[in-house]
Amino acid sequence: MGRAPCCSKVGLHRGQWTPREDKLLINYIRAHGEGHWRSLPKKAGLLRCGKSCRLRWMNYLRPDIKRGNITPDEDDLIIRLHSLLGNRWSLIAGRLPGRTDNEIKNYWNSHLSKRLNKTSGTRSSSSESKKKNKEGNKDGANGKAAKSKIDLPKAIRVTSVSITRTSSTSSLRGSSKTHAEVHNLPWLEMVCPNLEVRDGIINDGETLPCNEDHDDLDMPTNENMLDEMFEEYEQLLRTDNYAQLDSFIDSLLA
DNA sequence: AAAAGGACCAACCGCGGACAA
DNA sequence: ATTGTCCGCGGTTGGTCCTTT
Repeated sequence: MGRAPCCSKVGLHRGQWTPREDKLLINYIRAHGEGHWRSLPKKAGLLRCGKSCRLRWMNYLRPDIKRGNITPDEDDLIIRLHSLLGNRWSLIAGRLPGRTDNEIKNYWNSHLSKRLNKTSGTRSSSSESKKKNKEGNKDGANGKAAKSKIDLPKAIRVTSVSITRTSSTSSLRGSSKTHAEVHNLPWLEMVCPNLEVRDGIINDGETLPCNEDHDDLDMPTNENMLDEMFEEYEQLLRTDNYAQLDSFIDSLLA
Protein backbone atom coordinates (compact mmCIF):
# COMPACT_ATOMS: atom_id res chain seq x y z
CA MET A 1 0.00 0.00 0.00
CA GLY A 2 1.11 3.55 -0.56
CA ARG A 3 3.01 4.94 -3.41
CA ALA A 4 6.53 4.07 -4.28
CA PRO A 5 9.32 6.35 -3.07
CA CYS A 6 9.90 9.40 -5.24
CA CYS A 7 13.13 7.88 -6.45
CA SER A 8 15.34 4.94 -5.98
CA LYS A 9 17.44 5.72 -2.97
CA VAL A 10 20.14 3.26 -3.94
CA GLY A 11 23.43 5.06 -4.32
CA LEU A 12 22.02 8.49 -3.58
CA HIS A 13 23.61 10.88 -1.14
CA ARG A 14 21.72 11.83 1.98
CA GLY A 15 22.32 14.14 4.87
CA GLN A 16 24.28 17.36 4.85
CA TRP A 17 24.94 19.02 1.52
CA THR A 18 28.52 19.69 0.53
CA PRO A 19 29.62 23.02 -0.97
CA ARG A 20 30.28 21.20 -4.22
CA GLU A 21 26.73 19.86 -4.37
CA ASP A 22 25.38 23.32 -3.57
CA LYS A 23 27.42 24.79 -6.37
CA LEU A 24 26.21 22.21 -8.87
CA LEU A 25 22.61 22.83 -7.90
CA ILE A 26 22.94 26.62 -8.03
CA ASN A 27 24.68 26.52 -11.38
CA TYR A 28 22.08 24.24 -12.85
CA ILE A 29 19.12 26.29 -11.65
CA ARG A 30 20.77 29.50 -12.81
CA ALA A 31 21.11 28.02 -16.25
CA HIS A 32 17.82 26.15 -16.53
CA GLY A 33 15.53 27.53 -13.88
CA GLU A 34 13.56 25.78 -11.16
CA GLY A 35 11.27 22.84 -11.66
CA HIS A 36 11.47 19.30 -13.02
CA TRP A 37 12.95 18.27 -9.75
CA ARG A 38 12.82 14.61 -10.55
CA SER A 39 15.11 14.85 -13.54
CA LEU A 40 17.15 17.74 -12.18
CA PRO A 41 19.68 15.77 -10.08
CA LYS A 42 20.71 13.63 -13.02
CA LYS A 43 21.05 16.58 -15.35
CA ALA A 44 22.91 18.61 -12.76
CA GLY A 45 25.26 15.76 -11.99
CA LEU A 46 24.00 15.32 -8.47
CA LEU A 47 23.59 12.04 -6.66
CA ARG A 48 20.56 13.29 -4.82
CA CYS A 49 16.86 12.69 -4.79
CA GLY A 50 14.89 15.41 -6.58
CA LYS A 51 13.00 16.13 -3.43
CA SER A 52 16.21 16.73 -1.59
CA CYS A 53 17.35 19.16 -4.30
CA ARG A 54 14.11 21.06 -4.17
CA LEU A 55 14.27 21.31 -0.40
CA ARG A 56 17.85 22.47 -0.45
CA TRP A 57 17.07 25.13 -3.02
CA MET A 58 13.85 26.31 -1.43
CA ASN A 59 15.12 26.45 2.13
CA TYR A 60 18.72 27.41 1.75
CA LEU A 61 20.14 28.28 -1.66
CA ARG A 62 17.48 30.51 -3.16
CA PRO A 63 18.97 33.99 -3.62
CA ASP A 64 16.00 35.85 -2.10
CA ILE A 65 16.20 34.12 1.24
CA LYS A 66 16.58 36.49 4.12
CA ARG A 67 19.15 35.36 6.66
CA GLY A 68 19.37 36.42 10.24
CA ASN A 69 17.11 36.55 13.22
CA ILE A 70 13.36 36.94 13.03
CA THR A 71 12.51 40.56 13.79
CA PRO A 72 9.91 41.49 16.43
CA ASP A 73 7.55 42.56 13.66
CA GLU A 74 7.92 39.23 11.91
CA ASP A 75 7.54 37.50 15.23
CA ASP A 76 4.26 39.30 15.83
CA LEU A 77 3.04 38.60 12.34
CA ILE A 78 3.80 34.91 12.66
CA ILE A 79 1.79 34.69 15.85
CA ARG A 80 -1.16 36.48 14.31
CA LEU A 81 -1.09 34.52 11.10
CA HIS A 82 -0.72 31.27 12.99
CA SER A 83 -3.77 32.05 15.08
CA LEU A 84 -5.69 32.59 11.85
CA LEU A 85 -4.25 29.89 9.65
CA GLY A 86 -2.93 27.25 12.00
CA ASN A 87 0.09 25.23 10.98
CA ARG A 88 -0.02 26.32 7.36
CA TRP A 89 3.58 27.28 7.28
CA SER A 90 3.76 27.84 3.57
CA LEU A 91 0.92 30.35 3.73
CA ILE A 92 2.52 32.12 6.66
CA ALA A 93 5.88 32.11 4.90
CA GLY A 94 4.24 33.64 1.85
CA ARG A 95 3.46 36.67 3.95
CA LEU A 96 7.01 36.97 5.26
CA PRO A 97 9.30 37.90 2.37
CA GLY A 98 12.53 35.98 2.35
CA ARG A 99 11.45 33.53 5.01
CA THR A 100 10.85 29.88 4.31
CA ASP A 101 8.11 27.68 5.65
CA ASN A 102 10.71 25.46 7.25
CA GLU A 103 12.33 28.40 8.99
CA ILE A 104 9.01 29.63 10.32
CA LYS A 105 8.00 26.16 11.39
CA ASN A 106 11.27 25.75 13.26
CA TYR A 107 10.95 29.18 14.78
CA TRP A 108 7.46 28.42 15.93
CA ASN A 109 8.40 25.08 17.43
CA SER A 110 11.51 26.31 19.17
CA HIS A 111 10.46 29.80 20.25
CA LEU A 112 6.87 30.81 19.86
CA SER A 113 4.98 27.73 20.94
CA LYS A 114 7.12 27.67 24.04
CA ARG A 115 6.48 31.32 24.74
CA LEU A 116 2.76 30.95 24.17
CA ASN A 117 2.82 27.88 26.32
CA LYS A 118 4.14 29.98 29.17
CA THR A 119 1.34 32.49 28.79
CA SER A 120 -1.52 30.10 28.06
CA GLY A 121 -0.24 26.97 29.66
CA THR A 122 -1.82 24.82 26.98
CA ARG A 123 0.77 24.31 24.33
CA SER A 124 3.85 22.17 24.09
CA SER A 125 6.78 22.43 21.76
CA SER A 126 7.99 19.76 19.42
CA SER A 127 11.16 19.64 21.44
CA GLU A 128 9.10 18.81 24.44
CA SER A 129 7.16 16.14 22.63
CA LYS A 130 10.42 14.85 21.26
CA LYS A 131 11.75 14.73 24.78
CA LYS A 132 8.66 12.85 25.84
CA ASN A 133 9.23 10.40 23.02
CA LYS A 134 12.79 9.91 24.11
CA GLU A 135 11.55 9.16 27.57
CA GLY A 136 9.81 6.21 26.03
CA ASN A 137 6.30 7.53 25.52
CA LYS A 138 5.51 7.02 29.16
CA ASP A 139 2.35 9.03 28.73
CA GLY A 140 1.28 7.03 25.74
CA ALA A 141 -1.64 8.64 23.97
CA ASN A 142 -1.70 11.49 26.45
CA GLY A 143 1.56 12.81 25.16
CA LYS A 144 0.07 12.96 21.71
CA ALA A 145 -3.11 14.57 22.90
CA ALA A 146 -1.16 17.30 24.67
CA LYS A 147 0.16 18.49 21.34
CA SER A 148 -1.43 21.73 20.27
CA LYS A 149 -3.32 21.82 17.03
CA ILE A 150 -5.76 24.38 15.81
CA ASP A 151 -8.76 22.66 14.34
CA LEU A 152 -9.09 24.19 10.91
CA PRO A 153 -10.18 22.78 7.60
CA LYS A 154 -7.49 21.03 5.60
CA ALA A 155 -5.10 23.37 3.89
CA ILE A 156 -5.95 24.36 0.37
CA ARG A 157 -3.35 24.19 -2.31
CA VAL A 158 -2.06 27.59 -3.23
CA THR A 159 0.41 26.85 -5.97
CA SER A 160 -1.91 28.05 -8.70
CA VAL A 161 -2.28 31.35 -6.88
CA SER A 162 1.46 31.75 -6.96
CA ILE A 163 2.08 33.73 -3.85
CA THR A 164 5.47 32.15 -4.16
CA ARG A 165 8.48 34.19 -5.06
CA THR A 166 8.98 32.56 -8.41
CA SER A 167 5.82 33.64 -10.20
CA SER A 168 6.49 34.77 -13.71
CA THR A 169 6.21 38.41 -14.59
CA SER A 170 7.49 38.03 -18.07
CA SER A 171 4.27 37.34 -19.91
CA LEU A 172 1.96 39.90 -18.44
CA ARG A 173 -0.40 41.67 -20.67
CA GLY A 174 -3.85 43.23 -20.80
CA SER A 175 -5.79 45.02 -18.07
CA SER A 176 -4.98 44.27 -14.48
CA LYS A 177 -7.17 43.41 -11.60
CA THR A 178 -6.19 42.20 -8.18
CA HIS A 179 -6.08 38.47 -7.88
CA ALA A 180 -8.21 38.58 -4.80
CA GLU A 181 -10.92 40.48 -6.65
CA VAL A 182 -10.97 38.04 -9.51
CA HIS A 183 -11.10 34.98 -7.33
CA ASN A 184 -13.13 36.49 -4.53
CA LEU A 185 -10.46 35.89 -1.94
CA PRO A 186 -10.90 38.47 0.82
CA TRP A 187 -8.12 36.91 2.80
CA LEU A 188 -5.73 37.20 -0.10
CA GLU A 189 -6.78 40.77 -0.70
CA MET A 190 -5.80 41.62 2.86
CA VAL A 191 -2.64 39.64 3.02
CA CYS A 192 -1.29 40.42 -0.41
CA PRO A 193 -3.22 43.41 -1.78
CA ASN A 194 -0.95 44.05 -4.72
CA LEU A 195 -1.27 40.61 -6.16
CA GLU A 196 -2.56 40.94 -9.68
CA VAL A 197 -3.87 38.65 -12.36
CA ARG A 198 -3.64 39.57 -15.98
CA ASP A 199 -5.07 37.30 -18.62
CA GLY A 200 -5.10 34.49 -16.15
CA ILE A 201 -1.48 34.99 -15.21
CA ILE A 202 -0.76 35.87 -11.64
CA ASN A 203 1.61 38.68 -10.94
CA ASP A 204 2.76 39.73 -7.54
CA GLY A 205 3.60 43.17 -8.87
CA GLU A 206 6.33 44.67 -10.96
CA THR A 207 7.88 45.89 -7.74
CA LEU A 208 7.32 42.48 -6.22
CA PRO A 209 5.44 43.82 -3.22
CA CYS A 210 5.19 40.44 -1.62
CA ASN A 211 8.82 39.61 -2.21
CA GLU A 212 10.72 42.68 -1.30
CA ASP A 213 13.14 42.61 1.55
CA HIS A 214 10.97 44.43 4.02
CA ASP A 215 13.51 44.60 6.77
CA ASP A 216 11.16 46.77 8.74
CA LEU A 217 7.97 45.21 7.39
CA ASP A 218 6.51 48.67 7.50
CA MET A 219 3.09 48.05 6.01
CA PRO A 220 0.59 49.91 8.17
CA THR A 221 -2.38 49.30 5.91
CA ASN A 222 -1.89 45.57 5.92
CA GLU A 223 -1.27 45.61 9.62
CA ASN A 224 -4.55 47.40 10.24
CA MET A 225 -6.43 44.99 8.06
CA LEU A 226 -4.75 42.13 9.80
CA ASP A 227 -5.64 43.64 13.15
CA GLU A 228 -9.28 43.92 12.15
CA MET A 229 -9.31 40.39 10.86
CA PHE A 230 -7.65 39.15 14.00
CA GLU A 231 -10.09 41.01 16.23
CA GLU A 232 -13.05 39.61 14.32
CA TYR A 233 -11.62 36.15 14.70
CA GLU A 234 -11.06 36.62 18.42
CA GLN A 235 -14.58 37.88 18.89
CA LEU A 236 -15.98 34.82 17.17
CA LEU A 237 -13.83 32.63 19.37
CA ARG A 238 -15.21 34.33 22.45
CA THR A 239 -18.81 33.85 21.37
CA ASP A 240 -18.31 30.12 20.81
CA ASN A 241 -20.38 30.47 17.68
CA TYR A 242 -18.80 27.68 15.73
CA ALA A 243 -21.03 27.97 12.70
CA GLN A 244 -20.05 31.60 12.26
CA LEU A 245 -16.45 30.75 13.01
CA ASP A 246 -16.50 28.10 10.32
CA SER A 247 -17.96 30.45 7.75
CA PHE A 248 -15.38 33.07 8.70
CA ILE A 249 -12.60 30.59 8.11
CA ASP A 250 -14.26 29.43 4.90
CA SER A 251 -14.39 33.00 3.68
CA LEU A 252 -10.67 33.29 4.33
CA LEU A 253 -9.95 30.13 2.46
CA ALA A 254 -12.61 30.65 -0.21
C1' DA B 1 37.36 20.12 32.34
C1' DA B 2 34.01 16.91 31.21
C1' DA B 3 29.51 14.98 30.97
C1' DA B 4 24.61 15.62 30.46
C1' DG B 5 20.80 17.89 28.90
C1' DG B 6 18.61 21.38 26.05
C1' DA B 7 17.99 24.23 21.96
C1' DC B 8 18.22 24.92 17.31
C1' DC B 9 17.74 23.90 12.57
C1' DA B 10 18.75 21.37 8.19
C1' DA B 11 17.08 17.53 6.15
C1' DC B 12 14.10 13.47 5.62
C1' DC B 13 9.58 11.15 5.32
C1' DG B 14 5.02 10.14 3.98
C1' DC B 15 0.74 11.94 2.50
C1' DG B 16 -2.38 13.92 -0.67
C1' DG B 17 -3.74 17.05 -4.55
C1' DA B 18 -3.04 18.07 -9.43
C1' DC B 19 -2.48 16.55 -13.75
C1' DA B 20 -1.26 13.86 -17.75
C1' DA B 21 -1.53 9.47 -20.12
C1' DA C 1 -12.83 6.63 -15.06
C1' DT C 2 -8.49 4.87 -13.74
C1' DT C 3 -3.69 4.83 -12.93
C1' DG C 4 0.84 6.63 -12.39
C1' DT C 5 3.88 10.48 -11.64
C1' DC C 6 5.25 14.85 -9.95
C1' DC C 7 5.24 18.36 -6.67
C1' DG C 8 4.36 20.75 -2.38
C1' DC C 9 3.14 20.46 2.28
C1' DG C 10 3.40 19.57 7.35
C1' DG C 11 5.32 16.51 10.76
C1' DT C 12 9.33 14.47 12.50
C1' DT C 13 14.14 13.20 13.09
C1' DG C 14 18.86 13.55 14.12
C1' DG C 15 23.23 16.09 14.20
C1' DT C 16 25.60 19.95 16.11
C1' DC C 17 26.30 23.60 19.13
C1' DC C 18 25.39 25.79 23.56
C1' DT C 19 24.44 25.87 28.46
C1' DT C 20 24.26 23.96 32.86
C1' DT C 21 25.83 21.02 36.48
